[in-house]
Amino acid sequence: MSPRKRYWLMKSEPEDFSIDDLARVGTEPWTGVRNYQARNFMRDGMRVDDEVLFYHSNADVPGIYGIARVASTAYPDPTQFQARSKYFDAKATQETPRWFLVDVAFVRKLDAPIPLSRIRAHSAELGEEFALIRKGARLSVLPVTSAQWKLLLSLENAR
DNA sequence: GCCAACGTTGGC
DNA sequence: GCCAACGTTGGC
Repeated sequence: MSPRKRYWLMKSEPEDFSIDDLARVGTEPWTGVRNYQARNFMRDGMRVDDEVLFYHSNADVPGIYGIARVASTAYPDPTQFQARSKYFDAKATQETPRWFLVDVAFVRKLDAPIPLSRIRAHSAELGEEFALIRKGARLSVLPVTSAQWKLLLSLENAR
């Protein structure tokens, strides 16, 4: 019996890697996460075929722009070993990698993005602990419950 | 560009 | 182990 699918939200800056970039390449290794909590969600929580809300931070309109899918189990982020990468980590070794990632596959782009402002308007239903809207939360990979997932996607075509 | 909030680092 | 300093995130 296969375990129930889980839901996530993953942030990216459109200047860095956008939903259109993901649509173009199809599948992308989610490099560059350097936060332990976010790493743990990818390494310990994610399973192939989990669904992902693709969020643009530092965008003209921050919000959810598309849907993606977890396309691999976790493996070491290769950029931690690359001395010339901005994600290089001198304390990571091949034997004991510090940073892990998953591959993320494009599913679809939303008809219209769901702006953060509209998401905030539903904070009561989403719950105050929802890490996306919790004050000061900066997690770039975070879990979404199935109820939150349903609610968020119901906002896709809201006015 | 500003800055609040938070995580990490490193001296002690 | 404490905590000040620093760097980063990310909305506005």
